[in-house]
Amino acid sequence: MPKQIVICDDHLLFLNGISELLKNTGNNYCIHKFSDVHACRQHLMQNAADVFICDLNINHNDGFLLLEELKFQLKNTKTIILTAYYEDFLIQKAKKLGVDAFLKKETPAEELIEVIESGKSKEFYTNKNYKQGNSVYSTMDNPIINKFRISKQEKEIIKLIIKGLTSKEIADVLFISITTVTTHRKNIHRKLEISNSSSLIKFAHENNLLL
Amino acid sequence: MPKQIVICDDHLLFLNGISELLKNTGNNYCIHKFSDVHACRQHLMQNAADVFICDLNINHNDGFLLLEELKFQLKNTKTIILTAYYEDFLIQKAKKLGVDAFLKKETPAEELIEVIESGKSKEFYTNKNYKQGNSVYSTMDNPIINKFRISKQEKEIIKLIIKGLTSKEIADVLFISITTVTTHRKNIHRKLEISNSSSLIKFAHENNLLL
DNA sequence: GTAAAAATACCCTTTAGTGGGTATTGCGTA
DNA sequence: TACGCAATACCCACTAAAGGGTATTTTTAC
Repeated sequence: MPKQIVICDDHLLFLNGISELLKNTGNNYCIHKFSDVHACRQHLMQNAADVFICDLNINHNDGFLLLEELKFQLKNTKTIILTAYYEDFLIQKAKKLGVDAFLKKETPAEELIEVIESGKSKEFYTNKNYKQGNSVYSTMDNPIINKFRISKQEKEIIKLIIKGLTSKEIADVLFISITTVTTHRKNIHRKLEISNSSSLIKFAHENNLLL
Repeated sequence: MPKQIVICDDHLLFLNGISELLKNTGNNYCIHKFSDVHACRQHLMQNAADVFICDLNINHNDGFLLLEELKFQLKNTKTIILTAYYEDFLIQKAKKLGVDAFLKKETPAEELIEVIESGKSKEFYTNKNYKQGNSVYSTMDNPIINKFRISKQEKEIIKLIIKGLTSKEIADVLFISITTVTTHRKNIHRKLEISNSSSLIKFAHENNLLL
């Protein structure tokens, strides 16, 4: 019986690339491609999958939401997040959510296939060169952060604001209350001496706060 | 008559990805795939192509060499470099060589298709979020503006929003009513299919709309 | 161990932005 | 000249954000 593999990514170049790659491995795969999160949800609710490969930013939405609402349907599915956003807090969040693997999009093909073939296990997997805590840029080494005393969580919220998320959406992504997000926004404004999110985004761009 | 598209890339994930992507656009494309630079040269010397999509590092060789030696054969061909090496000096070199477009491999599918469909022109094109001192393409030829039909005044308002001005402040600067500003914002949102100014700023940054 | 800082979360009011309309004027152009 | 479009401007209702508090728990640092 072919291994049922579901891929969801609105980046078509990648969606097709991964799909073609897997087809040419010689393994017996039945691949279901989705660039639309709703169609993907429909499919997964009605069909069992062995492997689910998922981007985080599908249709400007959050892949985490999809993974969470399909938690029951995916309990026997190897879930793999494949994303360009290789951030510490996202990896931790994925781990908490019970995702099986978190891979960045630059992952070599062999590594991806290895992860797929390894099957469902208790171990959480992420890329070999992932260094916890001290990533490429240590958040606290950023001179801007030191100057304005922007905390880690505040920086995460700034990033999400810049991505176009509302306070409600940020609250959902970070699993915190909307009132907490509001508090953080308030504190950010006070620290940076600004009064709207457009100025915030301007500030972040000018100070390379997006790393 | 189908558009003759030649793709040369030794990275099979991408070669197949692009190929599948283009097949599924609904456009009438005849796609010729090459992972070998010699076979590709042979093909292009004997067959006219409408579009030639080329990596820079094919078989440890230089894609520029191929483009140069086939300059005569490609004089009516839209040549597109699609590469992971998105470096300033490479872009400038491509421009000088008469290449039509320089795209990085993370280019969204729509942008790639847009470039393919736009046909041979005098304008050199590179990715939307390519930031450099001197503008790569003139404002009114910006395919994004044309695609989304953003008017002159709308663009002006986008710029002011990005500077952090409120609708009231924008109204004062442009000597128009605040309700007019509101109307423009509304129309911008509709055209770009977004629903808040953070997304607008994100869009503008990604599409070099600030020139 | 304790103090500071960060993260959480709520109260409140006010202001700004969003989105559905409609409508007029003027300017190119087919 | 009639059409479309851009630019102007208003109505309405609703939602989101801003900014003033206070307060708890958790984490980090000394």
